[in-house]
Amino acid sequence: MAKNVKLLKDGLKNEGLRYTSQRQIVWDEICKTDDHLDAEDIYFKIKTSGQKVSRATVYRTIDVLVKNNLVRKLELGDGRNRYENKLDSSHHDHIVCIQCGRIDEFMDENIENLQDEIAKKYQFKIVRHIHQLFGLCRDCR
Amino acid sequence: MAKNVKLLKDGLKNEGLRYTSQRQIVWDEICKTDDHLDAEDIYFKIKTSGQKVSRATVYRTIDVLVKNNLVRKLELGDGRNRYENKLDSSHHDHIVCIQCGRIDEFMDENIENLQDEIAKKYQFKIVRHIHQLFGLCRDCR
DNA sequence: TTACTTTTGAGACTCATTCTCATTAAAGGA
DNA sequence: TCCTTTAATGAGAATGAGTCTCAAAAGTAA
Repeated sequence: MAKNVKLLKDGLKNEGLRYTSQRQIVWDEICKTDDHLDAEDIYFKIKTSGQKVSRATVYRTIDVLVKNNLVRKLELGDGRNRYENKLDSSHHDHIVCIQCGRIDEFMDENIENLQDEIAKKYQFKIVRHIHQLFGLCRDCR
Repeated sequence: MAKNVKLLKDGLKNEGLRYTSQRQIVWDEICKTDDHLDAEDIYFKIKTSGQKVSRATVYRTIDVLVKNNLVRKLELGDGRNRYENKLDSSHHDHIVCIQCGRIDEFMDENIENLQDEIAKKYQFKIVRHIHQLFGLCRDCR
């Protein structure tokens, strides 16, 4: 977990932000799992573990982590955002089961390249993209 | 505009729903433009034009239109959904300027095919997808 | 026209997220 | 270590898109 402390401290320093115990607690919680948690999940897990960080700080810290590229925000369009740590996962997109909520990750080099071509064609400078496939997984179809 | 009346009546009949003036007004408003309007835009345009449909009915009607495949819902992850009529546009995805809000439409057969392959690989039966590129358009970069 | 059922409108409500502001605590210098 | 400055935090209020409720209005079929 020392790795995570350094990652956070460096990220905060880069932005001229202070290192606080609350920020460490939130970042640790997000690092503990590869699940896709929402803010309330994170808040509640911290609370349950006996530590305390306010809901507002959980939200604020998540923003900081997302801006510093430590966390990826997932917008699935169901009214609540999910978050995943970017510790050792490379870029990927998501394929989501609309029945059971299962989320798998996929990555396709060809699609990435085609996206670049589209950006060129429309003269956009792309900064991020969302690519999500929704359907029924093998257990739900 | 007679075409739009028939489309709506047929769609409603298929679902066993009633044809009402409010539903026609909302549908007409969405057909008037190729812009990507949110529910409040639609509500306000109707109000400004001197007609009256309640906010609740605007939302309810949009749902009906989306379910009947007359309108496509666009989730850009900024907390409010946009809608576009599917009158004469075929399937496409969106490339969005994060500075000025400009929204262009793109379609790439190869990407569509690659998506199908991914679905097969993960054994998902896809029912819809979201593919959005966010960046700076030629006027904002 | 009646009888029945769906739809509508107004406003209350929900719920994720953001904001406010008084209090607390980093960080850097003396 | 002790100040001073300034950012961060907590508690709860506020926001805002969207949904729900229920009485009144309006389609629909006979």
